[in-house]
Amino acid sequence: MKPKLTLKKIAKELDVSISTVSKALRDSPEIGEETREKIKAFAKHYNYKPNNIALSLKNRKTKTIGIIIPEIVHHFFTTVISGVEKVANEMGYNVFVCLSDNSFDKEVLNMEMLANGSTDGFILSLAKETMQKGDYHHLVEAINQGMPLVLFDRVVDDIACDKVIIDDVTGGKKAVEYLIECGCKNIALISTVDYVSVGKLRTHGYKQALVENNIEINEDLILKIEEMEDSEAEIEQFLRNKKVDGVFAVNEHFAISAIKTIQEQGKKVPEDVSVIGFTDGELSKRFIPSLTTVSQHGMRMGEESARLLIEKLERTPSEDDYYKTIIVETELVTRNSTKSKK
Amino acid sequence: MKPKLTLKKIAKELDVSISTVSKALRDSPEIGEETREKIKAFAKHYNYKPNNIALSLKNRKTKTIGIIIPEIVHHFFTTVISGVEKVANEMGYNVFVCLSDNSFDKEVLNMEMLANGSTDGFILSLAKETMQKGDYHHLVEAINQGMPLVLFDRVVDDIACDKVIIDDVTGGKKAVEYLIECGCKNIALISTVDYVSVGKLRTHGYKQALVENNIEINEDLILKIEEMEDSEAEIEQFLRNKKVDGVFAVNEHFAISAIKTIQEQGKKVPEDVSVIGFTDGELSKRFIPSLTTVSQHGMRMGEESARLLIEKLERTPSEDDYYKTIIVETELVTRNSTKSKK
DNA sequence: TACTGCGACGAAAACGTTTTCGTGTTGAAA
DNA sequence: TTTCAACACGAAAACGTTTTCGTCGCAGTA
Repeated sequence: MKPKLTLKKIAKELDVSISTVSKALRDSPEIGEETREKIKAFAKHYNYKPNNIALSLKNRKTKTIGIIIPEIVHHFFTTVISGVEKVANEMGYNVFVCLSDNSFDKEVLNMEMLANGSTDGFILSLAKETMQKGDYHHLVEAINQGMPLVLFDRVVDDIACDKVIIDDVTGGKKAVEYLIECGCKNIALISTVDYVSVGKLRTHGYKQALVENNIEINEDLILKIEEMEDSEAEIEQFLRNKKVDGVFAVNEHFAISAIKTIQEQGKKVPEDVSVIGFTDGELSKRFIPSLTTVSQHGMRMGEESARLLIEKLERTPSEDDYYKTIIVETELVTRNSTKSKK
Repeated sequence: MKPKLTLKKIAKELDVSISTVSKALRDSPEIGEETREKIKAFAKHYNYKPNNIALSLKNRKTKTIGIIIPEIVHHFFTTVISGVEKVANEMGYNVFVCLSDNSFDKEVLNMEMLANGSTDGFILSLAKETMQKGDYHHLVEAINQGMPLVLFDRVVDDIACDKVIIDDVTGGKKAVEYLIECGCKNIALISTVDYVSVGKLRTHGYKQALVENNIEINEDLILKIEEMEDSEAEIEQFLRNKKVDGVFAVNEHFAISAIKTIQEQGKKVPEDVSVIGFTDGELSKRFIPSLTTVSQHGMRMGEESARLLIEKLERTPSEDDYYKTIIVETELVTRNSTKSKK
């Protein structure tokens, strides 16, 4: 176990100064060819790699970005990470992944850890608890300290920073319009509670589509779910004895619970009831019937977020700074849980 | 945008020396009470946080561990990460997540990045390509440099390091035994190619169970799949016209493809054919019929890996070092894709 | 008065780099 | 012989900490 080669050790070994070694390795013309070659050969032979930490300290930048997500056992977020990693690596950056577990405290803690020099900036999707609390002081602080921040998916309007979102309203609208085109008259909505931004927005889309097609909004057909755990029972309860022929669910789990309940009631999907979900996960693809969904393109969201952040990092802060919001388009993927259009 | 408070700035502001500030903040008795309180008040008011990078350089440890996984859009691996994060955070460590994308080159690259001072040690599950190549020089190098390494799930015997695995053989055996108990006579195996360690081991388990129950091994009933992409077609081809009443698949995707094929052939699951998968993912739980599977307890594997690594990190290397292999037990979760036992 | 001891603080090294600014040795021009 | 570039290299500061080892002043003691 050799304890890691440093410039100092090379210098001592070759009887030159540390600066000479450093310069030689960086191909400085200041160093004579003979010495340079000797040093480079030595370094190569003993596999010298400069110490990242020292470099970070010196350069005051770490070439590392952090991403904080609410949960990782979640298809959408993993695709986002995938996208972030891809772009980050291409541009020579490392990625620090942290989980907030949907907890406000953990989110704050994570940000503090990452902000103390470990990363140059971060990408964040807000924890559910944070959105509920509406407390964003940690974001403001980070920005004030000069840490660039990119919010994605679960964002909040009143923070001035770059954002990457999908057109949740349009996405929801598209889905419901499609149901209407398939001939559905009584369309139910299964959403999350309103403080989760995406739930609220998709609900907007649902309502818009109805209004524009002169269908009355019936609040009895709208279910808002707070806790993931109880969702299955709630959905069953909600759908019992309801005369619906279309269901729009804001994620794939709700959609599948809906299908199960519908089937248990002796009705058929899609013949009797059409169902559309949101987020294109493994479940949607492989369930029987496979789910028609609104795809979010998580990978692209990750890529865009990373690009946005790194651009900001590599620009001199003097250049006129403004904040962008990138909207990644959603796409309706039609499969077998909806009737074909009329 | 204030450019980050440092000890030096506090010192200048309060007209004391840097060392005094440092000591005061660490509650050294060397510093008079008055000065100490003054400094602490100032630091608190301006929210001073020590710079992590500088600390890392000084202490020669980063309090960070890296985890390299083959893919992240994958339920099992995300549960492992979850477990690692949990334990790491509890013990005051940060986690660096990197993806190898199942590529040998990316794996090597990632290790090099992490080894240059960014992390104190890492947790790794081998890329498919690496296992195929059988080239583990990067692991050996890392270990030689004194970087502790923990391998999990996809491991290789001839590397001396800590390991966390499941009893793949026993797991496979349990599954097949269960099928036998359910009355299955012709049990097919859908596995991966042999160089993926887990595929090979589960195949062993399959064979052992058959042998011990005096059932002849029929190589025609064994399918080894190389590419995930073509798996569905291959499985359909394989199962066509085969007289089987039980299927053991080494992951949930294969299991579900099998069920689909079986149903398309007009047979019923589990009445005509019982199916068991491996890995307890979202799909297994929610598919209809829900899948009987061998659960891997990814979360626990992550926890154990992190604990193993951190223990090694916090021990002085002088204490007699040996390597542990922790075997996390599998558990057969019975659901609706298998007949009830006779 | 001279010495000792202690309380309170500062100087400086160290971690591993990069970079600026010397500095000493050449060889050639004056 | 002197002078001056050019060349090849080294010393030292800096990044932000922690820690060891002074040092200074003052009170107490002999």
